[in-house]
Amino acid sequence: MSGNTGDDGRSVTSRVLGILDAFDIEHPRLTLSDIARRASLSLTTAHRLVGELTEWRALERGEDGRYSIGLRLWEAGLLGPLHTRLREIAMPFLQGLYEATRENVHLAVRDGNEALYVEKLSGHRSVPIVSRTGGRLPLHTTGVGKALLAWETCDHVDQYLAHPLARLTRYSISEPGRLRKDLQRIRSRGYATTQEEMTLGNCSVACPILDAEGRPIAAVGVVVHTVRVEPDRLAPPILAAAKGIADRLAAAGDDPYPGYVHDLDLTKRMRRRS
Amino acid sequence: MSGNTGDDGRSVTSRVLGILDAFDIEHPRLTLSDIARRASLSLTTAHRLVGELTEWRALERGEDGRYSIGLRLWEAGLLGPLHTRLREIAMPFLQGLYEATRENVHLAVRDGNEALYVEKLSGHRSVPIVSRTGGRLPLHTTGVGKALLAWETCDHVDQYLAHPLARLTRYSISEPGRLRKDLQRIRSRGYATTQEEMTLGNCSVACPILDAEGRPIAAVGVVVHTVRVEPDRLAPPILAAAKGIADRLAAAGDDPYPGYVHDLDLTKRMRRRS
DNA sequence: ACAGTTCTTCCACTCAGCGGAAGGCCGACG
DNA sequence: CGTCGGCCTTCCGCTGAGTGGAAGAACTGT
Repeated sequence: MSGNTGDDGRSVTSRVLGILDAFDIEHPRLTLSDIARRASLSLTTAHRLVGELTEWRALERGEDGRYSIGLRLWEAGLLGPLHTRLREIAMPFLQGLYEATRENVHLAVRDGNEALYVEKLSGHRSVPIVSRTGGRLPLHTTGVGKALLAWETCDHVDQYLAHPLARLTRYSISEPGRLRKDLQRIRSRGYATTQEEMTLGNCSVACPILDAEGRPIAAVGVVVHTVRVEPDRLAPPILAAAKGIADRLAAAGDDPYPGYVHDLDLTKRMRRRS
Repeated sequence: MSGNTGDDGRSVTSRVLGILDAFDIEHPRLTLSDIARRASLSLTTAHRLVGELTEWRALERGEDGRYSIGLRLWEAGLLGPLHTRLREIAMPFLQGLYEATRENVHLAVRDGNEALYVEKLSGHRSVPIVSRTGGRLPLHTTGVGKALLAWETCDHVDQYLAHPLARLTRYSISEPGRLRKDLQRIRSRGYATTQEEMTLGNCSVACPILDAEGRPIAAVGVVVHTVRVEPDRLAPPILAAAKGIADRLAAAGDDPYPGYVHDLDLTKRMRRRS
């Protein structure tokens, strides 16, 4: 850009993205000074960039002067394939799973070494749970995570096992050898289970959504309270949902928004008016 | 910025946001040239900015070379209050409504002169519908829209009626007088209905979620096929859900993420490991 | 009254960002 | 099998948009 002093090779774009990076689930609302500090920007620069972002509504300013992620950014994010394609196709199946179980239903993808939760459905009767839509959890302590890992290539598994495995409860599998054995069993059985490996008192059953080449695209899972768990009863509907989603995904090809047919007509109708 | 020629006062930030603006639901996947054209950027500039955005994963590049909205942007958008606060609190109530009706369940807020859909639940048995999470529809042709408008201040209503009212079906209310009367009836009855005003064959029932001052924060609604409609039977559970959400919102105060209690502990536990 | 925040505005310096040009790659058409 | 018209990518010299310091306003708690 320009500037008179201490300019490390950062571009304006990287600064803008750094501002977005300043927000996370533990810091969803920040003051201007917070943002400047967390993004390593001078207050002046933060002030100007945040001002522009706020005008576009990428950020919004609350009554207390603090900033949070804005409406437009939320809206833009929902145009991504994770939402318009994967979630759109999966949703009816997830609802079906919810109706059948009334428990927490999850849809997740693998991103790096974490399970990224694309959708989470839960009602009043479901067990309270740490996952959230847009959240991340370890692969080896969650049902969906283990389902994603088990069908991954050996290289990926090796790479994952090379890092230390977080032990979140006393039941978490933190030894590479035991995890490898568990993944083996999961693959042969067709679905993954966890028993209080993420949270004491909670268990889960999950299975992968595979593409035509057998690679795991995503995983569907259900989390229940330990006393209610019956994997044999839970697995069949989850397997069916995963199969259903996989088939619909394959059928949709690379259509970016499979559920959008006559909406095109609608937008035309709406446009004609204005 | 800088640059040697034709530089209208656009900032780098505005260009970056212009790139995001180039994507919409009808154009979720764009080539670099598409982006440059739609955002009025030179190909060179688009190339550089898109490159930076892709590196951060605000955008992602498909196998065919086209760009779409990336994972990180989706993730960032979900940190906004619409998702972490409103949706988080509303979700169990929406699920309850879905269980009770098995129809399309909507949660929407007003943004400008449109209803912005924050959440949409639908199963296999639900009527196919044009709404989508993150989508926008007119206020006067949708149940949630009318519910939002009916409790709005007179000024807002006047302002809305000043613009022409899109007539999307032959049953859409496009005369300001008739709409005003309808809103009056909605307010006195406590909930809104539509009868094929958005889509032929579909009807809806919706009611507002009001804050302590009686202002409409959001609206919950259900869309059903005309032959199945029984507003008197649908209204009570919807009213109850709206009331429940309103109470929980009021109880949460301005806690940015009311459903997040012991997750803080979890992230600490996860961090300790790495 | 004071020390500590916060946010905002002003300003002169300068390098990051700009777009044109040129070249490579692909598929379509004649 | 050239040629055209799309794409995308890299290179390069010019320059004004972006920079951070300084100064001060506003607000808070002590």
